Amino acid sequence: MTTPTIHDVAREAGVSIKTVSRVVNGETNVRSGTAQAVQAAIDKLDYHPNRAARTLRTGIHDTIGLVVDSLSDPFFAQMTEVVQAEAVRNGMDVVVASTGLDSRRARAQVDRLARQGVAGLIFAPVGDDAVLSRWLPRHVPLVLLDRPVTTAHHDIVRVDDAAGASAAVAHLVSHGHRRIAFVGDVRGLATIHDRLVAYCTALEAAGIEVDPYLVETASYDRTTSMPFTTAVLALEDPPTAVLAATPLAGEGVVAALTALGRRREVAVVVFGDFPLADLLDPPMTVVDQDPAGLAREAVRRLLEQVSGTSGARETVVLRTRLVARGSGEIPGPYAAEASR
Amino acid sequence: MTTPTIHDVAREAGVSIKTVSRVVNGETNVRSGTAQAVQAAIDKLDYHPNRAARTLRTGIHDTIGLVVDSLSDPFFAQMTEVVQAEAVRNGMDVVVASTGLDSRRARAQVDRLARQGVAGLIFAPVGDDAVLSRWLPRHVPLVLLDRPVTTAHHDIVRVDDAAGASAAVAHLVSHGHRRIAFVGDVRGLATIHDRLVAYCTALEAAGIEVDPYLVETASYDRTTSMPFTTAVLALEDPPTAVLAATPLAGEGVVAALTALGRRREVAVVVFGDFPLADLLDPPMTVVDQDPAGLAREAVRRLLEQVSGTSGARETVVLRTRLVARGSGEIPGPYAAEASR
DNA sequence: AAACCCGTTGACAACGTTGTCATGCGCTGC
DNA sequence: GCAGCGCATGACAACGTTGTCAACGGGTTT
Repeated sequence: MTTPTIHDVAREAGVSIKTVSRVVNGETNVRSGTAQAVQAAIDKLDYHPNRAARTLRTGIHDTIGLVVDSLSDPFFAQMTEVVQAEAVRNGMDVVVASTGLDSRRARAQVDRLARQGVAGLIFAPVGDDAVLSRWLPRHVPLVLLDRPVTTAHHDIVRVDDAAGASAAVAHLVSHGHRRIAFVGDVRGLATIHDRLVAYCTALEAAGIEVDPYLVETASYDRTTSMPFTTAVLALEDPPTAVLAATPLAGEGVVAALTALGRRREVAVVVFGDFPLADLLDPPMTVVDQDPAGLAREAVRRLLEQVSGTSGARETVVLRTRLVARGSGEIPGPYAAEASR
Repeated sequence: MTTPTIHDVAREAGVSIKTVSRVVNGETNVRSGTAQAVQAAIDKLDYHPNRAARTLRTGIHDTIGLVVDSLSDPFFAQMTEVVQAEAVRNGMDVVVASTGLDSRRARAQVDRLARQGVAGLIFAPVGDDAVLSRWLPRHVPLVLLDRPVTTAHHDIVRVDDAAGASAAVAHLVSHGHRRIAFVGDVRGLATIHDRLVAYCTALEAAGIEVDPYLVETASYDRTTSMPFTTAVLALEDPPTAVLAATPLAGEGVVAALTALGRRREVAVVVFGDFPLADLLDPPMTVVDQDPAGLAREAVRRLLEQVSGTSGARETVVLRTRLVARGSGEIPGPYAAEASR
């Protein structure tokens, strides 16, 4: 009735609990005869070691904590899926938490998980770098996901935001655009800031001056990116292309273009792939961030830390991939020149 | 250096460990003076009880297991988000697992979590009812999410699939449609089957005969629903509207209509809301399943089971909500009659 | 034949916590 | 003034596991 313990197995097999323990943990110094008898008892009783007892005794945990912005964000949802799959492959479980991009909530969740006993944490950091690095736990393995914290020395797994944004700008320029708007929210996250800087650099590299009127740095979602897009398109010398720093910001761009009936006139590239991107009209050209790759690398690094294999801290930077689907290939006024 | 235990607190406060335990657990029979002293020691040392030890001693777990199809599915992702939030509100954590709609994987994950010690499980069941009811754990609190298992007697939290599908059909009929196609995958999940049955019933209630040529029951995603839609629209007497049983099936419908350039001619209603539904052209009319409500109810029922408050098993059926956005309001050939 | 060694096995303590029970103290009521 | 009672507190065992160390037995070496 009650779940069997190591004692029950020992009694059943006629050996001591220690011997059962040895068999369960695959220690070699057990005679194969006894090992078989023990295994038979284990199977018969359907015995499974008690995790709490084992954790208490050994201090070893088999749970990974994952703290992300929101599970409703497909980017993080997909990473969560992959982190979970990778964890299970390594005999671990994943407990999730979300921050809603609130740095205080983030801290509460990270502290809670770190305290409650996890083998390690994967965390998409939120908030001021200096503050973050002060409270980030140091006694528990930690991998920072997607966003770097410059002042901390932890493992970091992220994508090359600058290269991705550069590629997007270059792509638009190569299709004949020189008036390219930028829409995003630079205030909070360093990654978005990086994308903006790369946008500027790439423009200048193409011999195009950055026009501050075309840059919106406070658009988190469509509630602001939509009016901005509408307004900027009404300028005397409007942009012919837009780079959206995130899918959320991109929504507003698309919504504005839809409302103006200009979806097929203005080129759009969105940083970050999203579901149904290919069913929009035109299908959206995006910079894919490879969330699955990020998740895999994060788990790999974390398990290396946990097992002590890892030497120094490491920063893994994955490459982005520009996925041309249509919206980014709408030709601009200098298309003829550019294609030469 | 090492994390403080109850012994450290006891020494610091000059009391026995039992008294510290009493304070920590909020027992009343402690003189307020000693309680304060203990609390001071706790604060000073930043003591937090060891979960593993507590679980070992009491057998009480503070983790909820959540097993869903996939976290990449926005429906489940949103439910996961809400389950997690509700769990934290009640001092619990959530460990996630996904099945990929594979019943063996589902069983493995559920068994694993049930065995490893969770306070309870929330599970979106997959597979044959009879088989499921045979292995579903009975010694651990369990709430079935989104899909019923008729042969089991567990708590169930789901939406009224039949009513939702009926409403969708009635909506289309009221906009002048009589040739309405159905696209979905009935083979696996009972919910989809319910939607099909309700589709048939609703048509007959409107005096419309069900045309088997308009019904596709093996389309899980766009790889089959797209060709079906293309084919069915090429019939002599084609449908003027489509009911997609899921967002995934709906993708193929939209893709097909896009390819044919007939997005604004054929009415579409999708069972289940999805991100960007309102940015498609036309915006998609959907039957919203209230994932947040489902998640909240599931956690509520589970916690009732855990605390023993719950009496009999209960089935909670939430109402769906038809969200008219455009695609479902494209008028059909009998629009004039219908609007009278 | 005695000494030794190695491989197998078991007794026991310990991890940090809470339940059980006993102890001690100050009161109340006779 | 003494039995008795209630309340605060503590000593100790137990939850199920693994690390430490000792014991045992059979074979090899001297």
